[in-house]
Amino acid sequence: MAKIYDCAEGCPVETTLQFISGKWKSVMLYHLFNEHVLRFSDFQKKLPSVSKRMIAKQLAELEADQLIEKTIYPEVPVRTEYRLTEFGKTFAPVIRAMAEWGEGYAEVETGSQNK
Amino acid sequence: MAKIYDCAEGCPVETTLQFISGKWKSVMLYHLFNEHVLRFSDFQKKLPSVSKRMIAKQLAELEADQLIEKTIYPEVPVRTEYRLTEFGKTFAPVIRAMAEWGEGYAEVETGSQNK
DNA sequence: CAGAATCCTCATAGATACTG
DNA sequence: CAGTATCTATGAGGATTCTG
Repeated sequence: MAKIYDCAEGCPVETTLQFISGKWKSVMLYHLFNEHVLRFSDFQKKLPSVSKRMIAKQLAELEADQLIEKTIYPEVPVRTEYRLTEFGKTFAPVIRAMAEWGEGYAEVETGSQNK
Repeated sequence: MAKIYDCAEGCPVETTLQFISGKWKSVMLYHLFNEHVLRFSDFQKKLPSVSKRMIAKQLAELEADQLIEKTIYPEVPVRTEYRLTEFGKTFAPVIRAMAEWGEGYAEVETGSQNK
């Protein structure tokens, strides 16, 4: 896999980051935890500010790392579906914690200075 | 703050990432959750593969985002201490979830192919 | 529709040297 | 000790084009 982090002296957080540190990976995983099945075009809609190229790259990495799997339906035009693998589902607590923090922040910051 | 993510349609995960997505931020936070107080040189020891410049930058961002605060002791030579703010501590569940995932992975992968 | 391939640009991160 | 300044290179990532 990617191997960005050195895991100096066994920092467990670095191990986790090896899998989800891609700029958009955790966001994509989050959407997959919510919707269960997403097509390539769905990701484009969910992440309008992200280029096609980036989405494809992140999906490919997630697939290579076995967090997600894709199914190709050889129709015309082609249709593909992405879903979490069992391994990918083990990240649920991590993504949930991130989502919950964000929800809490949104509550507090309602209509405030940020952004 | 940084404002890397667009938060297209209120994805809470993106909100969280605004704060901890820096390449080494979550690792640094993890160490601070463990040790409570760290000096600049401590971070260098914890992250031997990361350049001084990077550590300084990430610390500065975390400080700007109010996740950590630094105390300068104007001795000779100077000494500084970093610790989590109350706001920074609210990330505990996120960092903990990441750490726990990494610990679980290490158990399963003991002496295996990875790395 | 779902990508891969190409090109090009700007930001990130390393190395090194300097400072209070 | 704890940084900042500068200089450079690597590569991330956008725009565009092409294909099954």
